[in-house]
Amino acid sequence: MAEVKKLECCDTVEVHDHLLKIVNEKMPPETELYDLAELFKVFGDSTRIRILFVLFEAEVCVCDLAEALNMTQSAISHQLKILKQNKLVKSRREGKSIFYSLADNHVRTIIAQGCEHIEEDD
Amino acid sequence: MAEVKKLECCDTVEVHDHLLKIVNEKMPPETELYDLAELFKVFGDSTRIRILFVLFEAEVCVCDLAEALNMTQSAISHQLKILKQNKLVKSRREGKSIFYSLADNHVRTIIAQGCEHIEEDD
DNA sequence: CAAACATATGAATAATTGTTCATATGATAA
DNA sequence: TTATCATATGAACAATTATTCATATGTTTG
Repeated sequence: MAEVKKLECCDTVEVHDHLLKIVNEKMPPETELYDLAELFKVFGDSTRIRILFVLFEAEVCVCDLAEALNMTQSAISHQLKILKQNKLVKSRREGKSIFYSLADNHVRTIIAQGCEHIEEDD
Repeated sequence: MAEVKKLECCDTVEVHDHLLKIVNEKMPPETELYDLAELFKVFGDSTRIRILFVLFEAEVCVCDLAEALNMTQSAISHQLKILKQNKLVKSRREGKSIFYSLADNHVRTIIAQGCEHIEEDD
């Protein structure tokens, strides 16, 4: 009489059992799930999205970003740090200025998919 | 002597000017930027990511989700509401149970791109 | 009808996070 | 070196948010 009531749910014991097995097989490990969520969190802020849209067009220094987006240099700098930590942008020093640009094309693809999704339904 | 100091930044007045023009042209409207960030915010939580990974495999009812992910029914229900509001999942009633499934394929694509990105760099 | 089941939801709490302000770092010019 | 410019960063505050708890809604069964 062990294992009692463990799978009692919605009267669908067998389906449930099968589901659990599949989930255990296909679910990525905790660390990957966490990294995934972390990555999308970075896209989940309109300031960072705006920064990325600027970088879609050109390599830009911090103060130009700040002025283009009408925000303080500090705010932009903080956000750039987050974008860089997550490898969405890279930077390059040129004299006193530091120029930022997109790190790779996943950024474009992910945002493009997001755009498609929100435009799809009215 | 009007318009003084407005574009003085990094000694790159002309580049800056050009940038501002491009940004104004290509930057999506505020509402779209906000919606985009909102959408990605939904992906930016590991509980919701885990729910989506389960739904990649099957249409599942709430209590099965709760047990598969080892969380309370209430927590899952709250997150399902957010997923549904953002049209990432849809639901269907069958008797007492409500079954959830993916709303469209953008979900798969976006998460797949995210996975590629985090796997790319070590 | 009442009881049991599956799900939804409002309020409260704890944790996370974006911006501001002040200041530090690092590079160039005088 | 000192002053100035461009950027980075730590602390603090306000705002957002995920989970829990209690309870409400809606469905089926007896």
